[in-house]
Amino acid sequence: MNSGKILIIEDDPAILFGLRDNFLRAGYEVKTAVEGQLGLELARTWQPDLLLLDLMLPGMDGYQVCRELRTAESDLPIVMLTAMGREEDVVKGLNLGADDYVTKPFSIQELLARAASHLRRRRRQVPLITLLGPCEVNLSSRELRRDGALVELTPKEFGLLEHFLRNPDRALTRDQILNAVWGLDAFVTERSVDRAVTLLRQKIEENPHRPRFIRTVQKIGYRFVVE
Amino acid sequence: MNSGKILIIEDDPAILFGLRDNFLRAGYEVKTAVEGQLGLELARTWQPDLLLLDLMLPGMDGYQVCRELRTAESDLPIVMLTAMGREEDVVKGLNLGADDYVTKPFSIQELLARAASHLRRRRRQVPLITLLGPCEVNLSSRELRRDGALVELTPKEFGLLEHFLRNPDRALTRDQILNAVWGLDAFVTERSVDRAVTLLRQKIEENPHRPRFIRTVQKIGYRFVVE
DNA sequence: CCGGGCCGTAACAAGTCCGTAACAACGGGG
DNA sequence: CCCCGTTGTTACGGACTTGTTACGGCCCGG
Repeated sequence: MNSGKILIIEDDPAILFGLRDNFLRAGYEVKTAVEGQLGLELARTWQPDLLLLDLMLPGMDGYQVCRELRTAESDLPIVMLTAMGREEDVVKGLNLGADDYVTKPFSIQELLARAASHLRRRRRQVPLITLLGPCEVNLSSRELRRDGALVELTPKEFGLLEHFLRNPDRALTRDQILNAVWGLDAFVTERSVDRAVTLLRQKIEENPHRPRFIRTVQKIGYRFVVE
Repeated sequence: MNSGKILIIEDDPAILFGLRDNFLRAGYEVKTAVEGQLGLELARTWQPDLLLLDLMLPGMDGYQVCRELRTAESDLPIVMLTAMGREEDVVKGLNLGADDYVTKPFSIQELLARAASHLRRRRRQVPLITLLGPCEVNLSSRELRRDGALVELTPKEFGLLEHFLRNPDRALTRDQILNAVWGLDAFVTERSVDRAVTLLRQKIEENPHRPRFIRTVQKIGYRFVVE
């Protein structure tokens, strides 16, 4: 069974529902939007793993959504849904940072295959076992070993560490971290992130006072460096 | 050969024809207007890629044209043509949303270069990694490297650098910089911009006394040039 | 050659942000 | 029902950042 969060932005209800049903049946989480502005909002807050994006939308069109996401430095894979014979649109979209496209009418099987491929490629970027100085993080068993010895991490601590591992070398705002690790509907202070970071540093840093992996980015948030 | 649509609004026929001929020869499409109202009309209907705008016009003057375009959310690049020694006019125009200016009498070569630069800028988006002489700026990780070594930037310094990178080759007033980097509700002196610029120059310029990237524009503000 | 505006910059002052400790709230399991 | 682990909030101190003021240099015009 597959897993992953798929966001679909498409204004034609027939296509939208068809896609949603098929992806749900294939084991994905799905959210949908019928116009660009709301879709963009969802892409930012829900942090999906893949975006299926119709180019022709009322209001903010697909190109703009694409551009906004890429200027916001999102690396979310984007698959465009385009009408046949609009190759110049495809070129434009790819130049704006989209990853792939399918032309309508498309085979749902093919689209599922493409989606799985993008998700796989993305997941492979994060190795299941990562070495951090004296520590070894295993994402599949959710274990942390330090000099070979098991160190207990709380769920929040491990979630935070995982998010850092998936987003290395990026300055992450507290808000982004909250949305990704705590979830959208978490009504907590941004200071909670600081606290969690302090706790995590105690366990993975050799000198929590002078952190090597979790660096503070003043006024922004934190940056995870593997170096 | 260049391409693009240039609209020129200028009431002095000598200057107008000179500009038109030069831009036509350089490969642009050109339309002209000798007063504001008609010019504005053309800007809306013809949708040019660049506007050369004289500030002193009969009837609706250049400021009004500027304001009208910007309140209509147009992002048309505007280069003002101004008389020498009227720097306060320039500041006013830039604050109203103009992108750049040249003072009469101006070198046609310089104006052509500026025009090309503005047309180019419209198309490309800001890369996540930018090279500045010996420095490398990474907007994603918010890091600055100089000859490969990390250089620490304070939040304000990095914010300023980012704004410069996003607005290269433009004369920026202190007011614009304050609004963009400090925020609209910042109650600080314009001299704070100078101080921040000095600090930033120390870190990115090879010779802060003779800056290469952050140029001072007397009585106006600063201009960021990429070689 | 003098004077005035403008900007670079040093020194000081004030303000802001973050690490961390202490405490409170919450919830699951025995 | 209580205990304990986890997580969130608040408070405080210290370090760093940033704004202001002041002074001096430079360029220009008279």
